[in-house]
Amino acid sequence: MNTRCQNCPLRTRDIFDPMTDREIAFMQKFKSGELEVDAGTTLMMEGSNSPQLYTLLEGMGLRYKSLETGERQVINFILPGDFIGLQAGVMSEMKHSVEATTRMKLCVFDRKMLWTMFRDHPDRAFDLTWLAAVEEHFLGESLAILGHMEGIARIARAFVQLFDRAAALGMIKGAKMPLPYRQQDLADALGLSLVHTNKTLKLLREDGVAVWRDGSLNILDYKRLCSIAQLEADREPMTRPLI
Amino acid sequence: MNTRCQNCPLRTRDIFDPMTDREIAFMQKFKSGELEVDAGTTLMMEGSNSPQLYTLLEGMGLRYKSLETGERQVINFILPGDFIGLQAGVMSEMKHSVEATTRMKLCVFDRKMLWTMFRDHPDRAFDLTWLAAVEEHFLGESLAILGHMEGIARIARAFVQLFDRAAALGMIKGAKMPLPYRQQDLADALGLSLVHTNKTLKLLREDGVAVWRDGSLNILDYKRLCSIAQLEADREPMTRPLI
DNA sequence: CGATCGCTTGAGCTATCTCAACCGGCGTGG
DNA sequence: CCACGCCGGTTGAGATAGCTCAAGCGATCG
Repeated sequence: MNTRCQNCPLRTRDIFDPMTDREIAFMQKFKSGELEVDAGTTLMMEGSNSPQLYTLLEGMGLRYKSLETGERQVINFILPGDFIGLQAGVMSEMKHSVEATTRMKLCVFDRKMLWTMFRDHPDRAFDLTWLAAVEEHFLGESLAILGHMEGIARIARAFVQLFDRAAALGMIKGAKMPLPYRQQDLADALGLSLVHTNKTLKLLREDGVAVWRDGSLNILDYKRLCSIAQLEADREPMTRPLI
Repeated sequence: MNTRCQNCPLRTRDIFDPMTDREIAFMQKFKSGELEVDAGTTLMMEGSNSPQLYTLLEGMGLRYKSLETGERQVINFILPGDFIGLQAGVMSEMKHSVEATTRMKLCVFDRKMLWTMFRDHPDRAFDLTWLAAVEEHFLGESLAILGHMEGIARIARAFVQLFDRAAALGMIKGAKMPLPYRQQDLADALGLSLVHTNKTLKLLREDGVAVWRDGSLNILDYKRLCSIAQLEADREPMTRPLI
């Protein structure tokens, strides 16, 4: 089960290890404050250069790129524990935007802390690189999904992924998890049209596999969902690690 | 134009800066040798844990993931200067495979050098994280391409991207660059079927936009190619940086 | 000389898209 | 308090980009 520090979930490499005192001390040292933003707030803007980095404590959001055509590609969904702004931290600017889907509580770090970290805490700096590599891995997975799976499998895969992540965060209550996005968000993430997404969701609903309504996802048949998603039901779950 | 050290292209953050003496010294300190492999060699295997990291000096290759269905998702194409194995370096295992498409000459680093680097060279460690973030950015771009563009635009975009990268490496001769891949590789990268890729290439060929044959890509009309790719012809090129 | 590999082309099929309309809930302003 | 407009979700219908199957071709190789 989830063992992260409720106060601020800075984590080491193994997501099932509890935080050590040293880590908590580290955390508090670099944390520069907390922030709450309303639903709909754009936290970071593509092309901007945010002086702040965040760890999400509560709420949900999404990362996306705006395309020349006015469409959006949702890169991924942001859940509690996720680190936001690494790109802005190491590159000159963000290459995607970050938006709060619900009200969010964030742990704020100053961008300068990155330098301090690299200078004085090489092990934590290493963790950060590791985090970037993991992110890269997940993007590669997404690429494979968009490139090679049909609509229903993409949606099933997204549900499994979100469910596993939520499970690792202890957010599941009776096979239900909060999923406060719009169908359009999911469509933009999976490269499907809104209409097709809607019709496919209906299929899953009527087949008694998964019901997503009113901001809440209810998995009725995890095993079948996995099979639609072309996944073993007893694989190691695809959770996203926390730093 | 390209100013990278011909001997081994370890680079700093701005890809147009020449290498400093200090960087060259650094390079030589960590380099543990050179390696040549034949075309077709699998350099790294998904799930394996390579003790070595590489920088590609000569030749070309590709990164790919194998899917449950037996298909392949090509993550990207590897050109000279690219760093190979960061994932294996910081994670416990590679999440994709790396294959040599042509004969390759590689600069070899020992995995342990990563630790040394993080401990003693925080600035270089920072560069590495930056590199990972850039990689993440490019994957995000690819995601958007697969998610939202139709076949011909995807192919055009891939050509522009490869052409820009080749240009930065000084590999262009009279609008021609080496592109020693199979149509199947491109199809696997773009999430298209081989047949459709083939027919689309024919279109571009007959329209006098770009001709790809015998391992060599000839851009006849860069401007039109960009427009098909939904790109401004005078945008900042999408080159991939070197470390 | 047969086998294999990469490329090419035709034909029919379908997953997915676009367009268009409608519905219920909610917030706002008259 | 009602009416209107907007937003997110839902559904139908027709159009099409891209898929699969299948066959053929030239080059290379043992």
